[in-house]
Amino acid sequence: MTNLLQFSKSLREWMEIFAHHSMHDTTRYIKTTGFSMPQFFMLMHVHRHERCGISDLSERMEVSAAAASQLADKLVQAGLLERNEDLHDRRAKHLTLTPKGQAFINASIAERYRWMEQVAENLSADERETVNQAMVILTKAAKQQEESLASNHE
Amino acid sequence: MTNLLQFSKSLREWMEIFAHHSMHDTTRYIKTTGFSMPQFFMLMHVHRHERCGISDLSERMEVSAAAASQLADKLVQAGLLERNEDLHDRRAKHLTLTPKGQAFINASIAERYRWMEQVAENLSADERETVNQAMVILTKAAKQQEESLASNHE
DNA sequence: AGATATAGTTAACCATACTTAAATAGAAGG
DNA sequence: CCTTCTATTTAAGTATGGTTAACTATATCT
Repeated sequence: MTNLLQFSKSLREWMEIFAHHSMHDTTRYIKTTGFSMPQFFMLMHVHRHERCGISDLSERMEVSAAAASQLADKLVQAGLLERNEDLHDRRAKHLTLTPKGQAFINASIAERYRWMEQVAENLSADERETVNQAMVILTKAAKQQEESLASNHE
Repeated sequence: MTNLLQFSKSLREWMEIFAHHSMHDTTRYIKTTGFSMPQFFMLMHVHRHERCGISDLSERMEVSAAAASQLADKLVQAGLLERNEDLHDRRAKHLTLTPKGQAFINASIAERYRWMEQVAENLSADERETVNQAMVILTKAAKQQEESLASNHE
């Protein structure tokens, strides 16, 4: 039986390691590409929420609409984003990733996984099985929580 | 038996969720405190490697020594870092967190855990047990890999 | 001791990403 | 239709963090 204190400790220890690697590897990779963190964040938002407008991004990134517009413009000029008028509301624009933008995002995600997959490679079959189960459990739990949060916000 | 493809898929799905939350919650929290990302990164580096000098930070953050010095100076002035002469080499300084700096770091880490612990709260005892085992396995594997990387760099 | 290398700081300068305020243009309501 | 609201853009100004280059002070090597 795992007690709660021990569980919390394992959780924190792992999170500390993982969060650090995730952050560090990502910022490092982004720097090599010549893009900035805000640019990367915006691309990730578009990646996660296909079909979003300037105001969506401004809200999610918690910056002014002006800032979002300017940032988006740079990414459009760099060929990573495409900006199109909304068909139903011609004031609104919606942003989508270009193939180049998609490739950039894929590469950054792969970069983030690289370390983790190396860690996973050295596991035994049994360990892998346990880790696999845990990932499925956590993914399910995280999604459930997201839903319950979403319904609370109604 | 978990096949490799399925394992990789679970891993990626979980990482995508976790990395996003970790990044997003952290940047969000930092913004509310009024500090910047580079400032936070520097504090985290000092937190992780007690007793580091300007050149260490400059190397790890991959910026010039001048940039590291300037950034450190702001954090000293803000009361988060302390800068002392090294006893053995009076050219070198070493930076340590002040109590205020330590509190700031603790709060940011707690913020990062908050979401995860909420996810964990809703697990059954069995699920918690599995996740606990997986965390221990992964932490051990990650530390082993760090060591083997370090020895390769000799 | 004297030359050279190393640790850090300072200054001048530049790019980026923010902000607010004003402008444009389309949507929606009376 | 005319007002008002909404979505976005543009412009002007500011702060931050980065750069290189020059400088100080200390350590190291011969």
